[in-house]
Amino acid sequence: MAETPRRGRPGYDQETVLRRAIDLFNRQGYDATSIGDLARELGLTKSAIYHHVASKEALLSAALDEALDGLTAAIDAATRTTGASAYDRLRATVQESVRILVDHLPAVTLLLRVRGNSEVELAALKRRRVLDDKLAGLVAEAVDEGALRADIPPELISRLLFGTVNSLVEWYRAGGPFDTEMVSRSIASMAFDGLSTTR
Amino acid sequence: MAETPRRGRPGYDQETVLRRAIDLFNRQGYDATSIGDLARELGLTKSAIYHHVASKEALLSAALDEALDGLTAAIDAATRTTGASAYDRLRATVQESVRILVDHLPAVTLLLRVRGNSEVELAALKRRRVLDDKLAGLVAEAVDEGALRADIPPELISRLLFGTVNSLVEWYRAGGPFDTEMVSRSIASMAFDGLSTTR
DNA sequence: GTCTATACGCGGATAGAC
DNA sequence: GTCTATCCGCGTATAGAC
Repeated sequence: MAETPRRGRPGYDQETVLRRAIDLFNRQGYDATSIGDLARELGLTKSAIYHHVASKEALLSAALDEALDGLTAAIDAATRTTGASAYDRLRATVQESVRILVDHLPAVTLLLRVRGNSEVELAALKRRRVLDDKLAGLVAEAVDEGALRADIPPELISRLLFGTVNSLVEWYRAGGPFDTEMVSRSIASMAFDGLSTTR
Repeated sequence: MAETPRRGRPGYDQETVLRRAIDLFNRQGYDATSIGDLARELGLTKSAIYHHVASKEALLSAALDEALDGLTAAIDAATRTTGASAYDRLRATVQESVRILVDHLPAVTLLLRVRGNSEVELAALKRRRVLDDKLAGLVAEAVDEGALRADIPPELISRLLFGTVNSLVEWYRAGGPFDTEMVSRSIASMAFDGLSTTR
């Protein structure tokens, strides 16, 4: 009784419009992308878009929420695991972050490019900072534990570690030569164990 | 006989206009920054800007050239060192890249955010790809040499390594808690030796 | 749900006076 | 070298017909 293939003209559901919009925002940059560009991408006129979405900024807001919700869930899950050492929780968080980032690559890419040019962007940056602080706390714990080297300040370790993870959005593409597991293992392995064959 | 402090009103020299423009582009994003914004930043009117610079895009072009010239010089220098192992040259290249990146932080930041939305941007991306390829070649050499682990594909190593370096532009600020040497040493040390105290 | 037509402001850039 | 005034196209968004 459900799933009746909707009668009438095709039309786009909001989910599809959002996906296409995010892709376009990422290819050209959010500010450089006009509603007209999106309309062309969908084969519609500028005005017809407004039957699917309230505004260009609403699309951005939905995308940023998707990314932030995913990252928040991942970090909270990996962080809250009890019984494990801070080092193990940190390593798990790194790998889980990579998975989320890859799973929601377009949305996360958009998030990481936000500059704070509007209320929507400022709110996203604020949520992001909370996550960064949690991660920094976890790194500090691992250093205190003696599991991470103490000759690099914990704050710097945290920046480098998650800078490395985040830099994935600059080049990773689904369907490319590297699958998620390989990338998440390689990142953790480079960062924690190092690339050199000798030490 | 030289250096006569120019008579008349202050006026801005092109170098200053460029520096302020790059800063603004980085704070707000290039596309989100209007000539009017730049004018306000300089305390001028929109039209007065055009006495200092040909167009908004010319400012972008100058900035991208600055970044690319610096990076090209750094990579060529560190790459061409003969007599050293590929591993040593790679490690030197990483550290030298960090120095250039920090030295020309605003220009490099702009470069790394370019999406290819115009001829100027496409040309910059092309020059950048040449550099990326050189770096990838150096990494491949170091792997062949046996100095870098072979369980991660060289292409992936290269992406991760220079992704880490490039991610600096997202947070590094001159005058902050970490100086250039500390950051460049820490990055190389994390990437090559690893963060763990044990292995 | 999509169209054509249109409002309206801001974007980059120019002309010409001072 | 900077100003005021202005051009003109494109941006987001809306009105109203089909």
